[in-house]
Amino acid sequence: MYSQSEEDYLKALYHLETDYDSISTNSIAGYLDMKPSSVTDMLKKLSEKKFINYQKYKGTSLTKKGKLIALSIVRKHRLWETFLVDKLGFGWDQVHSIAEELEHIKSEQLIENLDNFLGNPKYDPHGDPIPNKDGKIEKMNQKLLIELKAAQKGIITGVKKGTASLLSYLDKEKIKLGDSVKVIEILEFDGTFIVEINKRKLTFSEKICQNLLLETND
Amino acid sequence: MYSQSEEDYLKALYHLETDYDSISTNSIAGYLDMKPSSVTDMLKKLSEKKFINYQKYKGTSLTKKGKLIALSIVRKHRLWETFLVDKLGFGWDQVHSIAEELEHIKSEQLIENLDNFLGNPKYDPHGDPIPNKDGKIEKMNQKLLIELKAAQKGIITGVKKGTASLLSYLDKEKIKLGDSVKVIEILEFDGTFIVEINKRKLTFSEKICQNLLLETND
DNA sequence: TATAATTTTTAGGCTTGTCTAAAAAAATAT
DNA sequence: ATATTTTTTTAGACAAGCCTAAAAATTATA
Repeated sequence: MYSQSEEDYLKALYHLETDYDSISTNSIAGYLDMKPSSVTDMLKKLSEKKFINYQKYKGTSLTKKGKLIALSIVRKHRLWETFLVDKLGFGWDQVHSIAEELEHIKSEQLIENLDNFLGNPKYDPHGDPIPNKDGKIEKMNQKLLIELKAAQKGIITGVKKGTASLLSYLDKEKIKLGDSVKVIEILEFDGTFIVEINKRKLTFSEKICQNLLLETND
Repeated sequence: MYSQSEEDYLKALYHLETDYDSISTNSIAGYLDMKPSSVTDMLKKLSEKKFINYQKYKGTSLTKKGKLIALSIVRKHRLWETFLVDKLGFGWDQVHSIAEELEHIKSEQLIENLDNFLGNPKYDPHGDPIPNKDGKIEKMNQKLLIELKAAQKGIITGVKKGTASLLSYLDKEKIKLGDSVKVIEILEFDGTFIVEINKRKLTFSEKICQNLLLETND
């Protein structure tokens, strides 16, 4: 078994490896709100256990073993978030820190039963894919709306960090995470996007498009 | 906030105080599977925080503050057990150790929402009463069936430790926790009990009666 | 009631996971 | 190519929570 702390590091490493580019000692420390020296200590330990490839000053990457553990934590986190929103009536923005605790509960059986109870969901309330038992996870091509060309489409999965106010706007427009978006036209003179969501045509400013995250399948 | 370890000790103290007689350093150590010296360390700490009354060599008792914390842990434990059995399909004998982990999840809101989701249950799957938010818990008069006299009645709340096989027998007889039992007659020459459960008359040997726990209201 | 046995506490040590301060290595700039 | 800055690692400290071994207090026994 692995300590809660080890699990936190492995999950952080996974996110930094897949969602961000950088996986330096400093970026890990930033992500986990810790000092770089603490990170170095833990990297040594994880390396000894063969969860990561680590050579000092040279960088880090997850081994297959480490990645599987990380994915199992991500799975637990996302299933618990789904439970909290779908069954307990929490808002999708209230569940992260609770799931952060729940994800460390150890029983395998618990997670299998929870998965079934929830109807084997494929996505969590934020639109992120839930890895399966074997660590398989749908490849997401996370893109910003602004990167799409006319006629391309995607599924809304979130907004960029620090743009929570955008969400209330979307809410007002009755647009939810998981909604499908298709680009109809991009106006040349100011970059405004004309998109179709739920069979409605909408106009998005460039600024909105720069902050709206989509999952695409190309 | 209190550490997980502190919560474990307070809960142990609560159980030892209410369900058992003894609350000595040794009995706490036995209950928690720890060494007495470790217990002394923690008792000092809990005493400083005013969760217990403790004077060395003289004994221990929970303060009001400490008891409230203990009851909130018991509440969480029993609500989670109810969830695991009622919603996730676990057997009542499989849930203790999982609930032991879940009970330490911190969010108050989580527990309120869980309580509502479960329909505000009064008893957990073992028949133990669930304390309310304010730490109020139904006073149980836990008795063994063998202690009852003719015409008295109670509700089946469990079996004594180490008699799990009795449960499969009860199961076969379609008797569940929560069922009402009324003593019809006690045969004098061998102590056999004739009881009524679910409008059916049944015969229980003395041995069964020594191991069947009931909640009574006298 | 004096001695023996038991219980409880103390003293000191260990591990985990964090920290600060300083040293070493790598990256960047002149 | 050297100097400066930044990043990373090392060294040593500390708190929490456990342990063992020994001492002290209490309880039981002869």
